[in-house]
Amino acid sequence: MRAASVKDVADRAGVSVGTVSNVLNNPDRVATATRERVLAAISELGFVRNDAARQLRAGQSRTIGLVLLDAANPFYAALAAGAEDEAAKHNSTVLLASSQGDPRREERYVDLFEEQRVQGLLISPVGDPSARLGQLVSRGVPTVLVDRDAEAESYGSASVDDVHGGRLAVEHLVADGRRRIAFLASDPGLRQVADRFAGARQAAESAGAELEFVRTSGMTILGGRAAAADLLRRETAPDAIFCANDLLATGVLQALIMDGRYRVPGDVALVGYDDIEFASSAIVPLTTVRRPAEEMGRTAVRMLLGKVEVEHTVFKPELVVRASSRRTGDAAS
Amino acid sequence: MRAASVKDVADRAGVSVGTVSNVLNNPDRVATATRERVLAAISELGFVRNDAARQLRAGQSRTIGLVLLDAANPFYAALAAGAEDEAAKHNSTVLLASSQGDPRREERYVDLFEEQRVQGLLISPVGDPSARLGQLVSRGVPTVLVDRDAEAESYGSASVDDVHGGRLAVEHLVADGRRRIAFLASDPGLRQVADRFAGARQAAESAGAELEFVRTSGMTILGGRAAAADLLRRETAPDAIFCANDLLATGVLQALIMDGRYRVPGDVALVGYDDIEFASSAIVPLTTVRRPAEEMGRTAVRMLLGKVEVEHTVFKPELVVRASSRRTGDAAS
DNA sequence: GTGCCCCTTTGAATCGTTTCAGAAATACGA
DNA sequence: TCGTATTTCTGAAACGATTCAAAGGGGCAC
Repeated sequence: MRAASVKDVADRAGVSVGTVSNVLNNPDRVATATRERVLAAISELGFVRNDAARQLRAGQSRTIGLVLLDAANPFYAALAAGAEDEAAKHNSTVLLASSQGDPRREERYVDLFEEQRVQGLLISPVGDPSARLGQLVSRGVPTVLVDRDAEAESYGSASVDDVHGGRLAVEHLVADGRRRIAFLASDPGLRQVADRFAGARQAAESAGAELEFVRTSGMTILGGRAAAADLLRRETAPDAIFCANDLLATGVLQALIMDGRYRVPGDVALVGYDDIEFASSAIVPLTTVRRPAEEMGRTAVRMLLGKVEVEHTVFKPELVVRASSRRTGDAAS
Repeated sequence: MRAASVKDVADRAGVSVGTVSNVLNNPDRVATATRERVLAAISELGFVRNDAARQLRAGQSRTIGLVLLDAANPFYAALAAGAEDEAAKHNSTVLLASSQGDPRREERYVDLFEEQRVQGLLISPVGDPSARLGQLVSRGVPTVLVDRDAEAESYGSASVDDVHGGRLAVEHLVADGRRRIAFLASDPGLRQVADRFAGARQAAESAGAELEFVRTSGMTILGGRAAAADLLRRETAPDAIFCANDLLATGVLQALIMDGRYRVPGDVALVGYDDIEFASSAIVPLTTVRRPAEEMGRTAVRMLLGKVEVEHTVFKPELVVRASSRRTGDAAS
């Protein structure tokens, strides 16, 4: 049994397909009696508009594609929530896809969304905005990078000044007397990572502190835990660890506590990045660099829908000091 | 400038539209020389298949809709990751939508997915599986409830035995000598909540312990924090708090620590539910009831795609004891 | 009764892809 | 050289909603 179509509804209600379509899209152009007859037929037949056909005719959908690096990272989850909320205000819908940091998966989703002729694409790209994204734009798909600055590129962007963020974190650490700082992140090639590291380096250099890049296997709790375990096997541990996001910092904290030899923040200070909701409730509440996730999502959608003129929005990050970096603070095991 | 269509490609390559379609879908039916000519035309014109047209013709998409209560809850995020992964194996794609616990938003997404003629729908419904979902099924949309038992209903389900989970948690608490237990959750009408509470009650009654249902404003960290703050204003605080999920427990922990009068687990034991990745790294590592989130996502997709015969899969939860409920454990402020 | 206007309704054309019956071209054996 | 298989290609039909020019019909003024 095939799904009911406008034709079926039209037959049942004794009207033409055009009228059915009008009931659906321009109800006030249809006489009340007719409209009711059509609506009755619709509910009797369980008619559901076929979006494919509608889109085919319309040429565009009311859907915004959002491709995230990692939907499981609360930072991105919050960003997505902001985007959904803003889109709903403009009668659009956000469909979420998580690339899990896998470029092939990312490409699959980008392809899918382009084939679906989405209203626009929001994306936090895995690597450097690929040629693929350039194509998108040149074919007229409005594209906004989130959590990534696009500079002079052809797409819009909603990002954070990560150089500044990195600087804030390390300035705070050196002000507290820390001198051997480890910077943890997965891939120095990632733009976000590179920027945060650059800022960190500026601050470290002007204070004459050491700064070492320590590579993790991923930007996750597990990645942080593993990298920290390695780090602690060395003869001398750093006296501060700055992680490129809060998930890493959470993992580092777990490793430090399991190891048991170093107190946080007594022996090792720890600073994260993002200020996800869990940061304040970690074993040792995390000092971190806050980024306005929801607001970024909202802004990106507004830019996409052309509700806003700016091409690039850059938010200022903000240092949130908590126990994990306060020398005078209450230590933990 | 209109986007290129198969027709344009066909003209450019000097073949018919049927041949272009074959290059796209049955490449081996086309002579090599021809195929290459067509591929060249495709890339010259920047042709992108129009999914709407394709679907219209095919009648169905290769997309699975997943509607979650709250994409920001790591439990659901993990479930989604499992679902995506499994779907990818079967050459399908998962599109995520977060209802944020709002029934209207949920309905919008369900409508959208039905109009898109998705391959199937996975959903953790806000309220009771509404008539709306019944319609879906009766119209032939494969539907699987996740994180929710469907019993004799007409859809499949991948769920957890939450009565058992509730029992495990409270049995553990009373075995430790706790007698005044508060159960925190948002809405007793939610099935998951009701089941966990029922299990908790069984365990409490057979041990002669008090069990009180305390209502929170939402199943989030903030909800937990607020409810706990209220609770602590009473003359006598409970000696154990069992939260319907780990987010609530995280919030409760924050409130307890900010309040400062009670030690965890010394004065108050705390048990969560889900075992999200953050549970083990909370200020006081959380005792919790583990549910196999990823596995549930995977299983649900398999059921949806008919790769598996069972109608209902019920997973067994598992108690994970950590510091937040160990009397002998290391206390925190 | 006629003409005019306005409100409703009609139905063919259109969007871009896939499918499929059959045509065309090529290969091969006798 | 012919007949038959086999491979390759063609192009019209179909999917289902929307659009829009045109037709239908009612009301009203003269």
